[in-house]
Amino acid sequence: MKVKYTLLHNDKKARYGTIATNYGTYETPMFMPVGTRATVKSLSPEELKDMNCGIILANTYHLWLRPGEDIVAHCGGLHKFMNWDGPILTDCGGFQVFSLIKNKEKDITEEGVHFKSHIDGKDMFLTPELSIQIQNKLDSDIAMSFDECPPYPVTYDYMKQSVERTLRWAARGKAVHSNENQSLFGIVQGGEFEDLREYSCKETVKMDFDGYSIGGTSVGEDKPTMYKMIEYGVKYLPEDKVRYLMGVGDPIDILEGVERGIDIFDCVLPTRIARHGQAFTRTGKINFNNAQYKEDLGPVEEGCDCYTCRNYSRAYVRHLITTDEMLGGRLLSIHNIRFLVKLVEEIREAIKNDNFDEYKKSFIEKYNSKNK
RNA sequence: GCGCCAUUGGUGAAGUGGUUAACACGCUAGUUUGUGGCACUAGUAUGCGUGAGUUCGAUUCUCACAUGACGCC
Repeated sequence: MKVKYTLLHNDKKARYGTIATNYGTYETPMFMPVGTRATVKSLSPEELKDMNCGIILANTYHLWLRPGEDIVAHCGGLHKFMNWDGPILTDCGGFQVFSLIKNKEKDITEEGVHFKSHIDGKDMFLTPELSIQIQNKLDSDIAMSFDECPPYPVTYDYMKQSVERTLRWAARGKAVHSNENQSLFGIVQGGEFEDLREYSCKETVKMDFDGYSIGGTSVGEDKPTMYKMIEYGVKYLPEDKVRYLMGVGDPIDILEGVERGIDIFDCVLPTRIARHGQAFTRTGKINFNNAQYKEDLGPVEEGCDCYTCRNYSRAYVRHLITTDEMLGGRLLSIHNIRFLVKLVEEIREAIKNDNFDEYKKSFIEKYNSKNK
């Protein structure tokens, strides 16, 4: 089936709704953990379920290179392959490919993108059609259109022709998309330029995708600029389709996104900072490399319901992190993902109760209380 | 007892008669946003075993002493 979004309640622009998928119906706003190579690093599907995760992400570029989409198809598709019976969204690979190109004038062509494999340096060529075909074979529930994700800043003229090319790529991808059980999302680009965001948004919506995402954020711009990009991008999206902000965010960015009408988020932050020893808490991010936790008998976060906080002390987690033990990154990944999932659970309640503004304000106040 | 070599931060060590004693680990902080790579950035010895001497200037040269390794009696 194609995903179906239902708007149930809104508090100003903030939306509470549901998204129905092949693997059940989930409430939004929602946070999706990132499982690039068909695994949310260090965590099992059972653990993700325990944290009340909905959709998870996998990546077209990485799975194309290893093990290859045919192997995944041979193993029965992504769900069977990784033993995950929840919905999966595959990113198109654009973001990865654009970090691998050398020369944007030469390597990005109308046809597709030339780049070198990060594994063996082999010349690769990814096109909008190929990205969609790979995603069809991976058999994710939601595929993303192949887009260009320009860095920040680029000139207006560059962004304009990039937006137009991304629109042509979206149409080409849609034309070859053939998996009836898979939805296809369009991506709005346009950088910080209001008129280009508007143009990108309206033209993408004309193609009638199953959902829409805001791309091109968190690429080096400052926060106020990022929030503007979200506003410009969301403005012309239809009410009855889900809105996905790609690659964002930290707790505050999620709140800022929801306030502007975003429904789903994904971000590597909770798992990446976990592997580097850091944890989200209500009073800000804490770093377990810091000596102050050496003898701390308390949980990672007081009052947290996650597996880590129910069973382990800060002193133990710090020991695991400073000795580079695998379990340390695992325990903090569990906590950090649960933290963001809990955050969106609370956000949903706040929207339902029409007090999102108040919730956001008090959350941010507390979160920033320790950091300066 | 004699000979020989060594002694530099928390650790392993590089180095020079003359501005801020290399590097690595550790330690102390910070960074991370559709994960190419999982790491990156910054700080961390007012001092070179102790004492004396030579010198404009010694961690570097000389002497004595201490400590340690090795060899010989």
